[in-house]
Amino acid sequence: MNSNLTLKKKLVESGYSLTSQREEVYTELIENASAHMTAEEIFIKLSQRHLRIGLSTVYRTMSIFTNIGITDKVDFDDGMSRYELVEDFSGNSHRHHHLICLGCGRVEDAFDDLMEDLEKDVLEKFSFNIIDHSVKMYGYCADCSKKQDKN
Amino acid sequence: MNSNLTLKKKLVESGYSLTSQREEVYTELIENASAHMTAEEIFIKLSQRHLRIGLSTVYRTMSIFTNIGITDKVDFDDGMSRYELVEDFSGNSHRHHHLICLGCGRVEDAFDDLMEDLEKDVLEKFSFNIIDHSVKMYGYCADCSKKQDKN
DNA sequence: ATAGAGAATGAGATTCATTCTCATTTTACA
DNA sequence: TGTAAAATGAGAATGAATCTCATTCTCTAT
Repeated sequence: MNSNLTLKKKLVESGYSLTSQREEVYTELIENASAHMTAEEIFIKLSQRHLRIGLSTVYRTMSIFTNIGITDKVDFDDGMSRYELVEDFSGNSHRHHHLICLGCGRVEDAFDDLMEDLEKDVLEKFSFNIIDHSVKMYGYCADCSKKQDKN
Repeated sequence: MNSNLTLKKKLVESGYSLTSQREEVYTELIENASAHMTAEEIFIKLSQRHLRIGLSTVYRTMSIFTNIGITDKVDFDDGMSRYELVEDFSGNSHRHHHLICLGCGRVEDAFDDLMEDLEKDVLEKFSFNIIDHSVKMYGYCADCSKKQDKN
């Protein structure tokens, strides 16, 4: 399949090989693309499918994937690291912004259009050249906002 | 002193009392206002001053301070939580943005002026009401940018 | 295709930040 | 001032993530 060719290319050009375990983890990420899974969740899902993999290997794989730009490591302050696929890992893709609902805990992904202005501003005021950024917004999603209004 | 009156007020109105330990921690935060200290760093600094305090108490205190809005808990991806004083914890103060230098590791604090546009945008597109946000910018500070240019 | 070198795996041990427990001390208020 | 409730601190416990090392797999040169 096409996407696994891209995976292999990306791994090989960074000096890694495409093993069955790395392929399984990648497939799991694709099939749960909006899930922000933890290493342990990936491990459990693969085990349920009777795919033999060790938890250490999942952690190692996520570390490699993140280092070579296949995934982003994200943190929603619940004590575990989570991972999401980088949208288009051949080019310079934008990192997601996360809208974290304080009501129901759901996490929505949002893209950033206005960040460019902010980056220019930071460069001017601080002489700081931004390479990447992580933006988390805490608030109330549409559903929870409605529920709040009723009370 | 004036600021400790504010500390007491804030604690009492949330149902806590002002103990000597909480006062010591607060003083330490004031004196290292730009330091983004970990609980353990606070513990060590206080111990060096021969102020008797337990590490658990520091953790508990930071948890309370953060819950009632005296401090913000910040995370620079080094495996430890760090804390910074909220600028003006009687009013609605802006949270800091952090400029994290990938070269030297230094962390600068920046305020947000342009975030309001971004918040409006998120409200329109996602019906998501933002209460708070956390923004981390990774890049190169003025010094490290210069060094890079030379190479 | 095959051998051999180096990379990858996995089970379990280890680490380390943080939280919990509970006996003791301190604080607030009647 | 006495007492109930809150806070403290030493050490135990927790749990995510990393490390170890013997075994297995992958890739390349022949």
